Amino acid sequence: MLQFDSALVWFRRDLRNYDHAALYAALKASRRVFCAFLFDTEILDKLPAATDRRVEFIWHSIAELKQALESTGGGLLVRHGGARDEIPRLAAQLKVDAVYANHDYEPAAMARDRAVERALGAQNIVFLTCKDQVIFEKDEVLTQGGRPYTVFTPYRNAWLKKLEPFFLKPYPVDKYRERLARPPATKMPTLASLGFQQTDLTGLGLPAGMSGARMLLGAFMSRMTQYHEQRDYPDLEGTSRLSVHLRFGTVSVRELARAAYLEASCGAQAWLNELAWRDFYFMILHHYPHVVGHAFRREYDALEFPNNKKLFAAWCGARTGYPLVDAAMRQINQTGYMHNRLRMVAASFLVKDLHVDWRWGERYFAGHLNDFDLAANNGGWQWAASTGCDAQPYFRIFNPVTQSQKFDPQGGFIRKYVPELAGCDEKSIHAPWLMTPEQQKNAGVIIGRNYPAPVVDHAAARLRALELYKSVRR
DNA sequence: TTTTGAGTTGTTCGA
DNA sequence: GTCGAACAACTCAAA
Repeated sequence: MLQFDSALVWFRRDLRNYDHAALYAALKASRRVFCAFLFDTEILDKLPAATDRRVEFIWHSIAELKQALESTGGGLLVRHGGARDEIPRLAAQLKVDAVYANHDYEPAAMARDRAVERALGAQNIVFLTCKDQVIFEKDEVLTQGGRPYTVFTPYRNAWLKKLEPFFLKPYPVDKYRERLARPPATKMPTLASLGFQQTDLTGLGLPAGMSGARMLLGAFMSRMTQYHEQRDYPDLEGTSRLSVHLRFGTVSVRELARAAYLEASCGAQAWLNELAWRDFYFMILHHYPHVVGHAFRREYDALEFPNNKKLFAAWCGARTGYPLVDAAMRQINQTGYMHNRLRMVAASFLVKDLHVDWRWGERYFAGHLNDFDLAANNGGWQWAASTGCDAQPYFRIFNPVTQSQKFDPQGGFIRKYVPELAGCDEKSIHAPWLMTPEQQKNAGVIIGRNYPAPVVDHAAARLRALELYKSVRR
């Protein structure tokens, strides 16, 4: 039933033209539907560098989305400005009755949306939002007592129990595609006009847009059955690499969940589990927004981290002397990506070995990860720092050498990112400082000269971390 | 209300 | 080298 003469769909982190909740809702309710994307100055102006892979990823994805919408009779208005002014202005110019968007769960985005809603309301334009980027949101999966879960496993069990094909159905956008309106022809801003330079995303294994996601998903489908066995080895192509596409919505989470749901393999189930984690952290952020800046368990805000700036700089600069940690940090520094296992190793090392506040690490990852997502990043860091819901117990401290031997047994990943150590055999590459001077010479590396000696002693650092955490629990 | 079982991803120590 | 216990008690969720 038609409710509106015309509507505007505001794209944010949902850069696709299929299985799109807000687009479908708008098309279903309106005679004509315009589409718009905003390069938001509130976000872009805060970015420190002139090259930012995320902006570039978005730009390419937007270019593709625009073309896709145009090929079905519609179009995409692309603007550069502040959302609080620009969206109401655009809505007024187009004389729409409603603006549609998909839910965003981050506190800053929610504040922005409330402001936009007020401004639109003042012009008698309604602002309608939809669930799109998760399978179950906010209050859809609750305990029997009607409270949000704070422990993952019972949450996941309830999540899986509720999961039915109905919730995974794609929104059939095509059904109403003749209602897509062609907006007045305008040029899309160039990357340079936004103040950013082009790099080589594809060279980093980061193909943008719906087509990039399609390619990665297609390749992953044949590996999905092995996911549970291969996902922990950074030197293998075990994961989907779709995180950045989930971040910007160039793939639909329903489509991914459907792919896993329809397959009974252990790999598919393990992967589905990861999608449940994603929902879990969005839900946690919604119900417990204090996790932004504070420990989920507030008593852990009392932890007094020494925060040695030199050690933090060594971690950032991949000069800790622990090969797997340094390889991980070079991976994020060079590519904007870090393998999930390594995120845990690097996080544990920063907090439990270098005794640096988890928020420093969280901020660093936020600035460097292409797939950075507030909810998941915060959840992961709090888990590693033992301050979160379902936290790793405080005495569970990753040993960076053991992790290296377990998950990069041949040292292939280390060799790729720390070529100084390429000449080490697979035994000594995990702890190269243990080599005799002669072995070092044969391996072509002198510890302390070509590659740093360990900045801390793990055994001693571990004991100190135990003390640090003990003082809070007393 | 009380009880019970369980809790992402680990490490170390000593037998 | 392999194995089990200890790490420490607490909170959550469900029965």
